[in-house]
Amino acid sequence: MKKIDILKKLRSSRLRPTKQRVEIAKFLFEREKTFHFTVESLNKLLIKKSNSKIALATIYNTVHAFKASGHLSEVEVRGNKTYFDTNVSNHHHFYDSETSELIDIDANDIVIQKIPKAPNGKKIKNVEVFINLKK
Amino acid sequence: MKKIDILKKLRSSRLRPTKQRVEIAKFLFEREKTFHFTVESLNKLLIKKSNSKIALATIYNTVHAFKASGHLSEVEVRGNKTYFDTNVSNHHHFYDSETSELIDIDANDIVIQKIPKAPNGKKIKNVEVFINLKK
DNA sequence: TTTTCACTTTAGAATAATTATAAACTAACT
DNA sequence: AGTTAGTTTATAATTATTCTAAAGTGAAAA
Ligand SMILES: [Mn+2]
Ligand SMILES: [Mn+2]
Ligand SMILES: [Zn+2]
Ligand SMILES: [Zn+2]
Repeated sequence: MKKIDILKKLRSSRLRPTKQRVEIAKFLFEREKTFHFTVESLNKLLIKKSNSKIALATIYNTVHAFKASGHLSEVEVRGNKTYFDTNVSNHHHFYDSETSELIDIDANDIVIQKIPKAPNGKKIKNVEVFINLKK
Repeated sequence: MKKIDILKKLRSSRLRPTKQRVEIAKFLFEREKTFHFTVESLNKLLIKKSNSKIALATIYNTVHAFKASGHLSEVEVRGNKTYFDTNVSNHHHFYDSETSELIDIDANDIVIQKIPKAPNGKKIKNVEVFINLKK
């Protein structure tokens, strides 16, 4: 994904392409593979990469704005921090609690044969599978 | 589960049956159905039930001690609070994010037909399925 | 282009959940 | 009963996140 696409992505979501948003978006989206991160880890990586310092509140704001626009998804894993995911398609995860590492599983690589029906008055929104790992 | 069993349960885990632990254990384990809770919700329910006040730190201590002893499990759901579960067997959950409500799904009620193999050097510890609900 | 202004960034304060501390208490062993 | 390691408690500290309000800026209007 090139810079022009980053700008399109921001504009299409009515997010002004500010210096900070462009920098964060380039860091998050100009890569081949899925990227899983916490706000804190993203902050550290951004500091390491570009010696400019973006306020932590801005990183929170931006990540939430990207999530609201559908450019990021949130993944719930055991622990105290919130994880985000550049893969916004329907998919599943391996989770290694020792390293706090998430690994994508393509939706097609898990087939569920039997599933209970939703409780009365409720519908199934989606099904998330976590495969917890050990050594 | 009667009081004598509560005392056995505590003693078998080398947890001294203090007044606070017995009160919390009775509240959690003397019931037929699974109980899902957060420390905060448990605290409120305990205050309502018995007008005695157990310090919040004690509730944290006790819940963690029960978890360490295998009497409670922890369930990770989207959100900022940690949920605990009196059902410590292998099972799955419905999750209603609007009401923050968890509902048990028996392990046998979900059958997975196809599953990817674990990444190199790692093994599968367990598989958790979350069925997210909507209205 | 300048002007304008809603949107954005930022430092710092505030909040919320959880954990740590250390003094007082107590279950259980001798 | 006396001892002591384990426990409770009030309170402080920590951590993650959100709020606030002032200063800055992108982009539309003039
Ligand atoms: Mn979490
Ligand atoms: Mn959580
Ligand atoms: Zn992912
Ligand atoms: Zn459960």
